[in-house]
Amino acid sequence: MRGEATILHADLDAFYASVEQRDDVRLRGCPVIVGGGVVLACSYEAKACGVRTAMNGRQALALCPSARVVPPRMEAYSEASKAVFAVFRDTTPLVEPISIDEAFLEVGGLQKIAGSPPEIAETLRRQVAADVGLPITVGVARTKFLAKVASGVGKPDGLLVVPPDRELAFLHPLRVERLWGVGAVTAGKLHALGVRTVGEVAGLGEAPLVSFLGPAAGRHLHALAHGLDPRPVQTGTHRRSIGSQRALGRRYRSPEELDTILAGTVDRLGRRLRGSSREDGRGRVCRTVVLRLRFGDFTRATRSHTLPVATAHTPTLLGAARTLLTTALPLIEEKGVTLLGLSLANLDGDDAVQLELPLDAHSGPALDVALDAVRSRFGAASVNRATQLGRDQGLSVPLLPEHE
DNA sequence: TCTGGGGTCCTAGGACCC
DNA sequence: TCTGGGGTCCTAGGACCC
Repeated sequence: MRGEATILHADLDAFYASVEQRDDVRLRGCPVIVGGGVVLACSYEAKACGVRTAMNGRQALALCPSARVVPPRMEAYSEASKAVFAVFRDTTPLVEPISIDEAFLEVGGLQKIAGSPPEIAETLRRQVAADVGLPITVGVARTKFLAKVASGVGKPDGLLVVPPDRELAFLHPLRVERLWGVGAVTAGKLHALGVRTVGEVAGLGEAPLVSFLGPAAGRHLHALAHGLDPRPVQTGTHRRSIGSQRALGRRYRSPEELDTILAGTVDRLGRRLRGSSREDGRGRVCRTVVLRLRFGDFTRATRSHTLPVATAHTPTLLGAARTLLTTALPLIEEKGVTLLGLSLANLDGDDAVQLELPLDAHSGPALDVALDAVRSRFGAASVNRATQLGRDQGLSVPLLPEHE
């Protein structure tokens, strides 16, 4: 009556570290740490010593002195990810990527062709092992949330099915930290209420959760704790922002040096933006530029600016980024900056605007001058000539984003 | 132990308009 | 002159995820 378990959550185990162990036989069976200053990923042998992702490198080595530390090879991981996703898409067209190493797959309706969802999941695991040589864990359940929890519990190299009639029995004994959206802060708040398991969250009722955690988080958690999660597997979701950041260390950076770093960042992001495309083939554009800073005292700040029109024009983006940096300079002087990042957000927001230009439609050269001014002001590479006369002799001018 | 780099979503307050 | 609600947009910060 609650539907069948047809959603798979497929999650590669210790992804970066597994790629390293696959590519170098000497690392197999050894504790492996990927990354230097900070642990980007660690093998299960290292996890057994207490090493965790995002842990400081020195601390990790203190816990696990025999660990082999290797530098990250992002291209190898990207390559492996593509191969794994090819297996996913070979299994079903309904694939929702979550990150470089995990995805949801909807496999309902494939019964006659490919077997039951647990059979499909086992085939998928074998196929990834055979094609790519990596261990992967798959959770199978009726909802995305339960499938994700199942893969987490089933790790490593496992398959865990949650039958619809066993959902709450599976879910309620788990610790609250297993709930998607419960991190350190929320877990702390729940612990303060004496709540440690998912079952206790379910027993709390929605109203107290909403008052402690806010409306969105409260309702979300209440639903998850009762096994309710109506979100379907979605394909074709687009990134809503792109960003890049650089850790600068603690030494002093002059405004000129920061400007150089900023310009390099804008240039890279502009290229990425123009290199990506929407489903209709048009280039992507952004409207909001966000400057991210971290200071010597580990506090953070963001400064953002929303452009009047979306663009992918590097000089326009750089101009906005420079203005933001200038406004933040007093804070930087005071505290010292240790990280500088930039995000381009509001992707594919309104990318065309209608401007009313008080011109005589027949004033040819004057119109061109005005359109040039509009073009340079907004950084729009393509300005459509007026399409129709508006009232009061205003001209309607749609501005289109830059196309490469 | 002084902490990476890439993202998502939510909240709250202020400006502004009707 | 004072008073109001509702809606949208923008900015800044925070929590969380991998």
